[in-house]
Amino acid sequence: MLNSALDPTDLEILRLLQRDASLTNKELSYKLHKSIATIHERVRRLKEQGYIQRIVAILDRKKIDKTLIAFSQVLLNDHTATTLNTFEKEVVKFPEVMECFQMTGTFDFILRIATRDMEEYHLFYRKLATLPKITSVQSFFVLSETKSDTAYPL
Amino acid sequence: MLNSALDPTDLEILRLLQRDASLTNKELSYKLHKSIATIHERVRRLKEQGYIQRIVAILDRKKIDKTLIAFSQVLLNDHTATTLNTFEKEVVKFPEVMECFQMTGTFDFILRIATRDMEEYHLFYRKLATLPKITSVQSFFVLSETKSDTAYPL
DNA sequence: TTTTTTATTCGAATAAAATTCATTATTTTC
DNA sequence: GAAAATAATGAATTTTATTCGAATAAAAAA
Repeated sequence: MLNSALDPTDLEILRLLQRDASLTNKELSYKLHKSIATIHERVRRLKEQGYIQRIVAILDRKKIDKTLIAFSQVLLNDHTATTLNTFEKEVVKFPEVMECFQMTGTFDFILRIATRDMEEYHLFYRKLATLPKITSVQSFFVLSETKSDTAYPL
Repeated sequence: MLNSALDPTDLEILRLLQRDASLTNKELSYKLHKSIATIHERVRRLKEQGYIQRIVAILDRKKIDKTLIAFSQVLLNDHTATTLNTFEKEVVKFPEVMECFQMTGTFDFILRIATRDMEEYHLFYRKLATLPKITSVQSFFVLSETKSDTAYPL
């Protein structure tokens, strides 16, 4: 592997580690029929080359009291660089904001918000609404989680 | 700790492992001023009690050719248990669907879709639209990612 | 409070895993 | 095809995880 270009072994490693990054090199070596040292070198390279960004613990949000998930659609007054940059710079500071995407279509940003309950969401909403140049914020709340996956199909 | 109820040590462990689960017990023990064995026991318990659901590798989606992220808002014909269950059962089978939430408000489900490009999204969209009892699918596309976090504030 | 029981922490010993390295095999380049 | 570069391997070493008994702290019972 000169540079980049993933072979079937790399892809299988990525598939497996996306599901369970606590697999040992030995376990991976069984599954992939390669030596432990080879697996070690492959994983090292996948990290070095940036395919694997990081290894994280996924928590049960209900156990840590993040019961309420909301999607907030934000519309801004205008789309000058200053307005967009200011909004982005400010919105990422809110700990309630898990994700923020600028979007095509009928609104400018979509935020995924995690709070304990509606009261806490309301407090967040009031903070958000006072940011400059905000035209509107529409909130939608998660009733139930059908699927929630961090692993991309490969 | 008889059962549940997280103390400051547990919370700090969860905070750190949400950011970087490749931290060793030794590194955690430095940061938290506890022995390695204590850290080991705490982490074991946090997993056993389900606070830590799993350890996963987060990939750089652009490097694995998932350039296009879409949010698809789905409206169903009706909300009988059968209609809802059938939709949920079918939609989770699509590999393009990273997340699916049932929502309050003007639509029934929001999906987060990861594809290589618009062509692949279009193919997905046509598959999705043929599921039974679907009234409408509205698609919004991510222009830029301002924040994307799996770690909850604790 | 005092005693008893239970849970937690700790350091040391052991087991397992990660990492390094010299060698061999394989692929690529010319 | 030969030389050079890249990748794979097993063994040795280093580091980490895991276990365990004793000490300590905390909680429950008397």
